Amino acid sequence: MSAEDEVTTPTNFIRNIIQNDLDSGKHNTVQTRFPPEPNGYLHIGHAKSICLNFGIAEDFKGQCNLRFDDTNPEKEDIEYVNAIIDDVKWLGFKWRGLHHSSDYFQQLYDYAIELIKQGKAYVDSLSAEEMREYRGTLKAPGKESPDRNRSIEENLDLFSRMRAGEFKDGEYLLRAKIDMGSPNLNMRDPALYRIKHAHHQRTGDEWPIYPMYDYTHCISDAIENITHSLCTLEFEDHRPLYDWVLDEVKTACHPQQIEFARLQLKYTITSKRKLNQLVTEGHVSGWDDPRMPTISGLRRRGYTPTSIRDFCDRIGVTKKDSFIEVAVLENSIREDLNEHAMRVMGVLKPLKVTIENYPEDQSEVLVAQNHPQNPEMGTRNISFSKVIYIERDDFLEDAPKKFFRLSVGREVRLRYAYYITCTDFVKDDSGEVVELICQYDPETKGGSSPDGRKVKGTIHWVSAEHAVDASVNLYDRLFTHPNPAATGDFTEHLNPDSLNALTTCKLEASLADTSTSIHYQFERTGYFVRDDKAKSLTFNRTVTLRDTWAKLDKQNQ
RNA sequence: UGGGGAAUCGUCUAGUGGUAGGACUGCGGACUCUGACUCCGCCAACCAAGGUUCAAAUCCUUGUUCCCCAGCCA
Repeated sequence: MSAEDEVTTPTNFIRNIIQNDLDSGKHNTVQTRFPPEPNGYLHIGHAKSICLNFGIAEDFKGQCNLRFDDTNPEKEDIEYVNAIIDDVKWLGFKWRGLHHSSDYFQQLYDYAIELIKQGKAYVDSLSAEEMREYRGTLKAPGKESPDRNRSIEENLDLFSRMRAGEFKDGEYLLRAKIDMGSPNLNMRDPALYRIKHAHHQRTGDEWPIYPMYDYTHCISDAIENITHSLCTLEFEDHRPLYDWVLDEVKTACHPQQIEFARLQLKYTITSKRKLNQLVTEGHVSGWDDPRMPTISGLRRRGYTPTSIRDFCDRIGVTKKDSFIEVAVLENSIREDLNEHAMRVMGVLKPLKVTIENYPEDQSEVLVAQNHPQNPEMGTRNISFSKVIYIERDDFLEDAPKKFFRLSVGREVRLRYAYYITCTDFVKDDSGEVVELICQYDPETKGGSSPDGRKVKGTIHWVSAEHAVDASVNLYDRLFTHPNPAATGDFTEHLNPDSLNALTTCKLEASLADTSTSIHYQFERTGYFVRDDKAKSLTFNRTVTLRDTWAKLDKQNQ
């Protein structure tokens, strides 16, 4: 592999900024951070941020921290902390430090006192509703609170009593003294600390007051010596406040906040609140339901870390609002799985086939390749016998000319086995075909004929006697609308067919004992992975194979 | 004129005054013991109008459209 052929992460405007900062000597190292709030599970949108932050740290030989932005205890939970740690690890990234904003509560408090002493912050007794009135509107300036010119001594006293827990929730608020007339609402004396008598998953009941995001985030970044603080577009308006706080508290380090567009995927929801709703209302089985765009859902679905990181590389990083097509994600997983997945045979919708001229009590062992393009993956044995199952879709009573599968009088190859020709079929009372009668050609063992005759179709099969019973979950998109979040009630657009649970599948014997870490391609049907949450042997379909026949078939209809 | 952002193939994305390139999708075809994979080919874009220039996606002007902001959420 030459240097040019090496797979490299495409550059983007943020990497350009960082490269410039390195070249100019503004920084001689790079420090980033991924700062989730532990109030839900990570989803594919977070993966973009993770890949960006950790990827930049890796590529510029810097470091990236994992920091839990845990300043709102009522919404946060240790369950989420642990899930997030698992997900980041699973994606394959290593953090320099694992921190919590709550680690800095004391420093944050001390800085707040400094702000008060400088006359840059004051304790306000306005109610939430009054605050809203005083804030003004998008077009009209706000007006100053009567408490705005409270004396420094009084502010200090009140703030220390807030901290001591003397007041009820909402009674007082610490606010920055900036500019009630600012066209940027975030600068109209934003809240710094609110009173919240809530139990925190890490600090317990130690703090009755909690710092706000805008105050906490920038200082936490500074404490960790972050050089580039990457966040999503909606925080652009917060950047002046980010800078204001750091300027006023005079931290030695002043990180640069840079905003990029959050990931939006068609037919998908990426909002923790809405994902949470799907879980609590029972539309899915949990945060890790394989239809969920969560990291844990994707993992259970059979997506690999490689595929998700590849996806994140492909979609790029810009400031432009955009919607990525699902096909891009599917392409990433197909590419990875095509290269690495073990090939096996599994019949999803079985149709019994009796091979009339095959000896009754005979069975034989055939050798199958585990990967057609990669002999190093070895071979395995599969059993053949008189009665087998094939895919229901592989037989058509009235088959069109281009249907290279079974129909009466047509010959196909059974993968790695023999050529068979269908001679007859059996229907049940309802008219459904329930069994095929076929003849096999003993000369074609292994799948080729001595006379060199061509057989266009090759189908997969399993021996009835040797097959294992299994359930297989076929998944389709969760929503029928390309942008469900933009509709009134997104649950109205749930796809009723997002899960097709098959319970009568017949798989080759080697699948009886497997783990969730092994990815399979069921030849001709798709990629699958074991679901160990199910009681019985169950596989989840990660993604289908590309299917040009299905496409042709659809066009003809 | 409230403030802050963004506009390039169907969808993402390069481009930073000098041949608009790549990926995904789509459409053809070759190959094939997976209608998979692989390979080959094709279709397809600079928001608009002016201006500067030998030369504009890029610089200037004026518009247009879209996104974000009025939590004691992050």
